[in-house]
Amino acid sequence: MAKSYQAPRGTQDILPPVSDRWHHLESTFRKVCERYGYQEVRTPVFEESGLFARGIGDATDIVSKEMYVFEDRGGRSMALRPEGTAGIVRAFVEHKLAGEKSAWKVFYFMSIFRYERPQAGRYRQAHQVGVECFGPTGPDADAEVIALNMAWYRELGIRGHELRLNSLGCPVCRPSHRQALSEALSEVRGDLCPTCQGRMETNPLRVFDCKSAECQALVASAPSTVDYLCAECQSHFARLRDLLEAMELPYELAPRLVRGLDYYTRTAWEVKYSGLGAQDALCGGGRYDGLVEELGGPATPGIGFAAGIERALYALEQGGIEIPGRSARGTLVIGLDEESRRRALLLAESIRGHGLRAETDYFDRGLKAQMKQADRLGARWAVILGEDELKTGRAVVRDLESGDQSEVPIDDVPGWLDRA
RNA sequence: GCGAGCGUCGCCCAGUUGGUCAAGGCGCCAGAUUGUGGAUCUGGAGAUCACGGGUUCGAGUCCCGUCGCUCGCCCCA
Repeated sequence: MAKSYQAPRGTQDILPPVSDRWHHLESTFRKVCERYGYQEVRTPVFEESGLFARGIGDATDIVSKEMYVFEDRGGRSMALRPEGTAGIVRAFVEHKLAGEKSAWKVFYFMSIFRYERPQAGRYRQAHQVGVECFGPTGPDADAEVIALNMAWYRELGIRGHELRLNSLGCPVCRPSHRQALSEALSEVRGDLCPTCQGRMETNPLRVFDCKSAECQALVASAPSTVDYLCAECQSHFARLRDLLEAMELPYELAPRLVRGLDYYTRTAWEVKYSGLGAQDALCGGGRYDGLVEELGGPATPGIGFAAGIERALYALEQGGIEIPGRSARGTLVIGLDEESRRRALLLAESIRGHGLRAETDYFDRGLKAQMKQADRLGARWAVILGEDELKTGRAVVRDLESGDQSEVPIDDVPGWLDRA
């Protein structure tokens, strides 16, 4: 026996019929996006690794320990994308798509890669859908993107998820918050977990989403971002909340929600789903007003989110939500001997010519076995061709749902099926 | 990177204190009178019990190692 291979750790093969479920999620997402005027964008699976280091932030876990980095044959440092936004911003800048009073609204469906130990809801190659909206500064865009995000889940039928919302401030108000936070934390520094002590140097905000009970307790009374918002950030946030309420999109204020990417400004949100286990985030999003400039483009605000496909699927399963199944359709054309098999193949081809699904047997099976196969294929019709049929020129067409049979002139079968 | 559990036919899995040990279900194939599916019945194919060592008269069952999977920590989709 030759050596056999397995899919790499943390990757998965998506086989039928599960692939139908994936297709359903994707097509639903496309439909929702188009409703909001978003168009599809596709960017490379790998980019210069510097793009991610610069865009996402050197100090983030994603960049510091989870990237699939490799050197290409030209000695350039490349990385499999660990998330979608950086590459799309790069494309936006590269193709000079910025313009005054214009918005570039795109959606995507992509694989992302992170070198981590896989567990429930977490993979090394994961899949996300998401949108990005470049241009608008105002909270209307925030509200629209969040609404789109929630519309997808609604359309899928997912229930029991929770939208959590925060505002992280902007370069005007952040420094004062950061300083206040650092001061508050340094008083209790010794009681923080080792990781958080390190975070105090790199990004004190991240202490907020530490899961250690001690850090949580210490941070509970620490100054939150919303308390330090400048006047503009305040009114932006207030307006957004007003819009969400007016759209009847319930949310929970999450003053300690900070997200793991450095580029977010002002609005940040995530959607949690309690049934998911340790990885309870269905998606994450936020505004990134400084990112385009950071990546060499003209100062352009942006906002977007990314949602995990695997996690949405899991939520669907947990909720016992059935996706629309395939109803019985299509035809198996059965031939019984050499000559009728030949005719069966030609007839199937002619049925396909009418835009209908048709198949034939490949294994020289008998009538009974072929009927059984028709059933397994989920076919609606079986068309039988044997010696008698070839002689009379009339095929037996059997409706597998009702069991009714009729004789139809062989050449009329495609049209007959088309009308049926 | 760390911790825990698991690894028996394509799939789900039984295998008691080590001695008919390779069982059952699903699926697959073939029959149940002559050219007909989905139900039932009968039969059949299919497993060197993840891999490599060790203990023992004897190991799927005990020990060690390797690989893999799963769950958790960190963090996130």
